[in-house]
Amino acid sequence: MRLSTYFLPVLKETPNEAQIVSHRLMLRAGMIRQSSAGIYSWLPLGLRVLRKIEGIVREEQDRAGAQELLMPTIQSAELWQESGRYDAYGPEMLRIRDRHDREMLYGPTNEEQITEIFRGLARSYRDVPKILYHIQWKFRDEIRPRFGVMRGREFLMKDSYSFDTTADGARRAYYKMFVAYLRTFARLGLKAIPMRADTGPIGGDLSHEFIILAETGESQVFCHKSFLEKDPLALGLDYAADLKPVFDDWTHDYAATEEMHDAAKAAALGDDLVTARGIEVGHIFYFGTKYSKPMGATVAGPDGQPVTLEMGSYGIGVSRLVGAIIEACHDDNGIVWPESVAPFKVGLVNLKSGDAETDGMCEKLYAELTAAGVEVLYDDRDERAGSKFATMDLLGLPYQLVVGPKGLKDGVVEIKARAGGDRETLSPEAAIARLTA
RNA sequence: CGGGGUGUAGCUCAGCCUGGUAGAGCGUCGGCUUUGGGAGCCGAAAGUCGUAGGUUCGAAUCCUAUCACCCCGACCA
Repeated sequence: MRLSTYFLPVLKETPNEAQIVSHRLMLRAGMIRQSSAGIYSWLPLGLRVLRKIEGIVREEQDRAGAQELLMPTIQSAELWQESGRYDAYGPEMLRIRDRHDREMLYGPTNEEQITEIFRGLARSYRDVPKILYHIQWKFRDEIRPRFGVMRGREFLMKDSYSFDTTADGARRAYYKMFVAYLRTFARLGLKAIPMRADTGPIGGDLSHEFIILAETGESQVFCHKSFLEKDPLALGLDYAADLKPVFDDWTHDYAATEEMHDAAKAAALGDDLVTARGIEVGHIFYFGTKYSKPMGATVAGPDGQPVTLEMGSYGIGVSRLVGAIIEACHDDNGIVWPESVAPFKVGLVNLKSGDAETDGMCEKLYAELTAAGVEVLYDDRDERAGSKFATMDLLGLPYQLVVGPKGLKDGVVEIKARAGGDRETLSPEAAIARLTA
């Protein structure tokens, strides 16, 4: 992509309404535009990141055996009356009437919807276990939206739902999602810590929040320092195996949010206690028959008798993650994207647009890298070098490939790693080899 | 919802107290000179001062209402 033609409205100054760093940087980097309180448009650069995150979330769900479908954003009130949540949910749910005066709602979550689908189409115990998920926009009319996309009213969520006929089966599904979440957040470049959670209005008796540590996090969290050294990607990947040992390994050390905090247990850790700020990016629940029972979601058991389904639900805040990643990955000059979610891998900086030799080398590098499948944002604008460096640092692409007349005189270009700032001077051929490696 | 705050040019803000018909910097557009960490000079475009009433000869400025947005609290992916 050429910056001269890209719709990337970069701001030099920080808009007044943005208070936290991720919101400021997203606005300055031209990723989003606010539409109204807690509702945002995603501009091209922001959308690229959102899609990358979505892709990783999807891959890990699929790998764990979950199957993607897509449910509507607009739901009928009837289902929610069946589960009893239509009244319980309160004003946070956006209620709508259609032209026939039928009560509808914009879905804040989809337990009822998926339960309706499953009860209507699954007949036998042979139809389980299943984990179904979708990645869909939600609307919750939050009392106070804030922090940009971190707590929007409209947000993109990955929500999975598991169906089993036994509590044991449901726990196996829970463990699968637990492991999938560990892997997902690790791939996103985040240190996510599972913490025992309150089940809240969704209900149930087993629940974990996945919290990432960031100085600007919303809530106080406490955990054993062992979590900081664990690497989920080092785990084996056998979802058919018994995952309870993995679950136990990740839950036996102390980790809690403020609400679930046990001061005595924490104090017992002594120097091993880490106190930090955290952002909730995922939440998983095992809630048994909370919805299946009132909604009559059963399948025939081996003996022909109906069995009420055991369910769980598993959410990841996809759009929140864009902000959360920035909270965890930035410096004074701007965003520092983990490579897995960066909107482009390489920022090609032409230090002297209009200079035939520099232009020529940039075009060559741009063409060859692009042909090799590397995503390149080429700053071909007629701007001063300082301005281009500042823009690239703000955008936070992992590598800056800097091409200028001084270097070309010696036949070299420069690669700067955004994280850490290491610079390396090398030949154009070596640079291509390095960036396509 | 309770408490606090802000709405003036694309962005950041001044002007309001002490009414007299709108300014700066950045950005944008044009020109010249520059060119390895947000350049300099010259010129230009751009605002029914959130909206609606009211007071007044006259309102960005005073009064009333209303809307929007932001911050602190309870809630959440």
